[in-house]
Amino acid sequence: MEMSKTYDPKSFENKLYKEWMDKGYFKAKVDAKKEPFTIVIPPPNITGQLHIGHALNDTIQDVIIRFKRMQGFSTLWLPGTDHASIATEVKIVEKMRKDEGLTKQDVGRDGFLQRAWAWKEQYGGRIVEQLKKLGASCDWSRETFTMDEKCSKAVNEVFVNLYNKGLIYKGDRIINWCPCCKTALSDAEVEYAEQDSHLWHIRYPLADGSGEIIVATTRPETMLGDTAVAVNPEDGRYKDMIGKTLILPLMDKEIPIVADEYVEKDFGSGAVKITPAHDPNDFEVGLRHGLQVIRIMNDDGSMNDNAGKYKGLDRVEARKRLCDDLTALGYMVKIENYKHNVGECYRCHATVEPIVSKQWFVKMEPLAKPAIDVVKKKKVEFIPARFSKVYFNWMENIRDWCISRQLWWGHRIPAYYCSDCGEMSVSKTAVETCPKCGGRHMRQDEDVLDTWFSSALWPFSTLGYPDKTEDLKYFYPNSLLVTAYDIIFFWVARMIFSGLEHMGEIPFPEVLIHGIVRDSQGRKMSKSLGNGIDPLEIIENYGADSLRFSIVQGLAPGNDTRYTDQKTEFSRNFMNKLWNASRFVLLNLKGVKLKELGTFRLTNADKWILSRMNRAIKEITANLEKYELGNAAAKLYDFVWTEFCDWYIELAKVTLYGDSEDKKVNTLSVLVYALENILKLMHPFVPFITEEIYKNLPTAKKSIVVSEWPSVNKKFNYTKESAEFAKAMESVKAIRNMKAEKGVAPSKKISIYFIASSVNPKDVGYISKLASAERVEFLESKNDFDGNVVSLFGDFGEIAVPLGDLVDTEKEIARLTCEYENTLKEVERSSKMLSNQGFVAKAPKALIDKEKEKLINYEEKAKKLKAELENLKRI
RNA sequence: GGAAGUUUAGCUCAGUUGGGAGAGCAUCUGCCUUACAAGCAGAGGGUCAUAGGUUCGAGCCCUAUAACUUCCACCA
Repeated sequence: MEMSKTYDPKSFENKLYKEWMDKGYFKAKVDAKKEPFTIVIPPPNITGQLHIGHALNDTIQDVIIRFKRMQGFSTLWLPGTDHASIATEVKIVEKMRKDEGLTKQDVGRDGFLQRAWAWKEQYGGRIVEQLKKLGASCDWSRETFTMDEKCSKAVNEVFVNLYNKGLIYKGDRIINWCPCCKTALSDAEVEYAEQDSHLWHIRYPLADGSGEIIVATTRPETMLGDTAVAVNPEDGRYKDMIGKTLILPLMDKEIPIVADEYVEKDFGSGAVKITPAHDPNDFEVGLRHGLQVIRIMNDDGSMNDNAGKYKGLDRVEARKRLCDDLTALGYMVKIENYKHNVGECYRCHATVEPIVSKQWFVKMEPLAKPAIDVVKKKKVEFIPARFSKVYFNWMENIRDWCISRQLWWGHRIPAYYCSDCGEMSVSKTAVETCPKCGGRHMRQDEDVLDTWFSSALWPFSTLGYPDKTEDLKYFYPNSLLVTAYDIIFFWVARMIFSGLEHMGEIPFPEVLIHGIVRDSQGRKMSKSLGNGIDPLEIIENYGADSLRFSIVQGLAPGNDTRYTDQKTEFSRNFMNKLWNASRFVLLNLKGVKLKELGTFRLTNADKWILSRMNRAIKEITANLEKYELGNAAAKLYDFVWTEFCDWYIELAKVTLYGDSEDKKVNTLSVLVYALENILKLMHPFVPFITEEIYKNLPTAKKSIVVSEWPSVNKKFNYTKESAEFAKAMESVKAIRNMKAEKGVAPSKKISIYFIASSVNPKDVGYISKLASAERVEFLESKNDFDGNVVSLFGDFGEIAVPLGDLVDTEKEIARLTCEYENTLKEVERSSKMLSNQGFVAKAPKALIDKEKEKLINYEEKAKKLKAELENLKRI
């Protein structure tokens, strides 16, 4: 096939993905002879479009899964999408309002769900298609949606099991209520933001008229539901008042003064108004003192019947009116400016109200314990390890998990109530007859479950749980989970305890945590800043491979990464480089029958690149095993560009453009061997371009996707020859440098003389070509020259270059003097080190030997420089 | 209030059990050398945040400090 002159990803990316799908390369097989390697994708929301965060997360997973696939594991990367209860419901409501002018209430539950499913059918697949553009090698035959039949079955199974064990209960608790979404939220779904507000100081007179207590509050409107004022039992100011009653202003109602340790003596006035229905701490105090719980707010955030004259007002309006009234009646002592954190709904950012409400909860303590244990015992490891601290901090202070949501889109809670006798039955299947009274009037709980309830089961619900399927047996536990640090609580923690509870086994032994993608200035990407990056646009302009490689650039586990256009361009250039290097090899290959390595004599250049190849394979494999993608990518870049392209291909031209057909074939055989390994090493990172090139190799098998990962060939560890060849390379660099300094055109043919050099004369052809020297000779001494010579010193020994008039003796003396002084400094440093008793006694032997060798070389170099200087000065 | 991370070249970042500071971009110089100008060759540029400590030896380990970032908790 003819390769175009520049890299053009559009011409092959889509085509190749389709080919891979048709051939079924991503399809996982249960194969007892192979070890499984499983990753389940963090399911993106069906509401979402592929953003740069997904691109990061999914690129990492794809690199790892492709690497493992090539290593011979039976790999499964299981894809899917999440129904995202709140996010989706908000979206559908919005769409209904805009398109049809209808509300949820207008269309009813069935009408709403019908629209939601239709929406899911239409848009739910968007992100999946975008993942394919990225090159994700997911097994699409196992694609799962969290509300699929099998997942719903798992959800019901788990709910009923937990309920029967007493780990799920229904009760009145303080929960976070979003008056905008009109649903309860779990603690994890509340975000705190600092807001400028006030601290209102209000006077509560004692009922017997003997005095008053001043309380401070940030939410004055809740006083309508106050049922006590609490003070610290040790507080001298209030000791005598404990047990007395106060008049609750505006409500003209008596409430008691109670003593509770929870109150800090030193904060504010030392007295706290207690509103059990609207504050989690107050709720606890209320329980301890048997206080009445009075809700004063409706679900939409307006005041209810208990709010007296404020009934019907919105909470914000009520606060304003109530404060005015307090001031007018003389109850307001003062109003201070006050900054404090206010909880917001993580979806709509409305201020959440802590409200007492009947909800379903998961009892966390018994579940958290074993989940903490497995991480402590390193059965589940976080990479990097520091994230286990974040995990412990959360798990050890965990509160019960509120799982019911007053929404329609999601898994409906499998609890059924008898309208006749009020009995509640929890069941995996629909209950039609009341088990208690035999009544036939059953209705299912109206609420749905928290989205994360089903996500928590993802590692096994996707594999068929509760059925004991082949997949479940083979692919559970999963091998690895890859996710950003921001959902450790939401998801990772819950998967761990769920796996342990329902499967009796950890869900995965390793959790690879990555950061988030920031903009070029290090800011979080957000809609309001408009600094988001659209990965699809990058794919369109630069290709998926460039995007993938730029994402992996400088990526370290757990760290945030920045996106810059330069990175993408840099990656695209690298793709172009690989493309052209391959083109060079393939163009020279026409009609050539390659030889097996080992059947012919290798040149020093061949041995050098083969040694380097071995090193690259070893290190890159090691990096990938440790999920150090950034390091692996950097090594690939360096090996491919510098060592293979800049050096070896240039070296190869010596024989390729020479007259020996035989040697030409030898070189091409080495080139192809190296290129094939390079393509394989790069394939996990940049799957498209590597496949496109690979298909053209004469040694290619059916597809690089299912080819074998390169391994180190011990026969190619030519340590000695490599070191020797490095000297020849060193001399080339020295000559090029000299030419640049002296203003000699790089292409200018010159003569060079190696003086008493240890460089192998066999390498002369290479030196001659790369340094553009028409004449290269080896001399025993430099007596043959009389001036007008530039002398170069290095590991290669000494090189003399006669440059005639271009040599300015004065400048040469200055240059060599400088070099001489630097060399003396090195001699001094090295001998000082070697005369240090501590170093000689304690440093590893290899290091000492290396240092000794260096010292000898430096001394040798200094000697030569000195001689040359004396020689020059004599002239 | 508690915890974590970051601080290395002008910019973005690597630096793998401690053993002479690296890459890309940017800058400067010279090249269209028959794979590639999305390129080639060369050059300059760093008190590794600060102060102590451990060690023969510290960018790396320990302690303190500063700045920035993030997470958790939340005192009404």
